[in-house]
Amino acid sequence: MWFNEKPRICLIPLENPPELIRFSILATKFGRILMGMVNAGQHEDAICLIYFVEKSDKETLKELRQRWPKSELLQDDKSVQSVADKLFEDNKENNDVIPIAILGTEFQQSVWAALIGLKSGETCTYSQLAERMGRPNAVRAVANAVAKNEVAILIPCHRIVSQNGATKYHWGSSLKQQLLTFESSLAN
DNA sequence: GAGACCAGCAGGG
DNA sequence: CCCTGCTGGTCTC
Repeated sequence: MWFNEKPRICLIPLENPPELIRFSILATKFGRILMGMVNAGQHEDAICLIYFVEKSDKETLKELRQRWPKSELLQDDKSVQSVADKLFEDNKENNDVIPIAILGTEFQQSVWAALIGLKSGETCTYSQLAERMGRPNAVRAVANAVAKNEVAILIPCHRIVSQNGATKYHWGSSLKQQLLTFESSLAN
């Protein structure tokens, strides 16, 4: 349901790194992902990270520990899988709220919020995103913040293309292309 | 507070 | 293609 035209994504700012992250590695149509959840406010299962597994599970878990050194990490296949099942099911009718917990400065949060405002399948350039935020000169800063996004797919940084046509993507340009192709195939 | 770092961009050769 | 200047938030001293 994440690809619905207007997914009801709710961004929950975190003040500090979470004490406990429950995580699991699971399969999706785009490959294996590592997904983590935290308790945030009234949401028990707020998604705080989605990484693609590029090399091995072991490498990805190492990344997880490096990125979140202050958080206790607990493997919890069952509850993570049940959240992921809803998220990735091919059901446009399901429009439940998707809570996402994020840790970042105000500026970064506003960039991520702007990304979520993009429609499924719609792309835009870094400068267009900066303009949309009312900060037309802060292009490089926007790019910086986009790169710090922890929640692949749900915070759709794959919908950003650079003006010169290059399709760089943290998780590889072929994955970016797959995501965009999938999204535009749903538009009809 | 200084200086380096960036998934940008436009312009010039 | 490569180089340059401009830009602004964040991180590390």
